[in-house]
Amino acid sequence: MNIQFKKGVLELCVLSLLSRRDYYGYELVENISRFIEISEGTIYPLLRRFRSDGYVTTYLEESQEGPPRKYYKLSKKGREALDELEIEWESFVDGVNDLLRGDFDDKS
Amino acid sequence: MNIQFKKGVLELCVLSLLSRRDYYGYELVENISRFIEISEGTIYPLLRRFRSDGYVTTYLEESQEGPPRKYYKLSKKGREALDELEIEWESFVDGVNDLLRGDFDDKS
DNA sequence: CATACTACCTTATAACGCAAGGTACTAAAA
DNA sequence: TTTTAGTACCTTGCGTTATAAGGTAGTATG
Repeated sequence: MNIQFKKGVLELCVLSLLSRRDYYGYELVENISRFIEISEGTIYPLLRRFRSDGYVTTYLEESQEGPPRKYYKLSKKGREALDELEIEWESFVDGVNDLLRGDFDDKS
Repeated sequence: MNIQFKKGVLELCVLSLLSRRDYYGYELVENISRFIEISEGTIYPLLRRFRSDGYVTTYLEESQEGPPRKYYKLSKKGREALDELEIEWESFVDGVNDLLRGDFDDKS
């Protein structure tokens, strides 16, 4: 997979998942990996960024199967960022697809 | 527009345009700008990269309206890169859209 | 001759994903 | 009981790419 495609899109993916329920980091990696390749080294810095930007709050919960899990909960600000990103993503994809299909009058 | 979205996609856009006819750099900026924001500082380094990777060949042509134009012509290797990038782009967008729609069994 | 447009180019900077590493807990296998 | 595997957290350094901001020249117009 083209690494570059992911730039900026992973933000959108993470925010979208968090809009449905709280997730812990490792779980986000597992779920997103079903659709696009992602590594842990990517997700943890991203989540830290989200927290310092006020997009998420966190809380710890113990686990039966390993170390405690740090859950991430979407804030109102994060919700707003998600809404905007979704719109941007859609119009971006539309623009690229129009261009790829050659949907334009070429003045050549 | 989210700058990050563009990473890697501009390559695809440029190769796609060049698959239809030869373009000069300035012209590529004008055409792509109709769909997604792009600046000259982006396109020229990218075109140089394409040339050193053997994706394009170039030739000069004089112009009535300004300095000579450097045209870019897609090579066979560039064509192959385009084909692959198109496939990757499509499956990437599908993956992201599936994730955004929540098209998956969440084992929560 | 000054401005605007065309058309080429370079340099320095910022953002982001990832490989590669590390820590530590639980549970099962050897 | 030691080792291995799986879960779960984390950091550092690196490479790639887009851009802003600048520069050089050519043509044409006022």
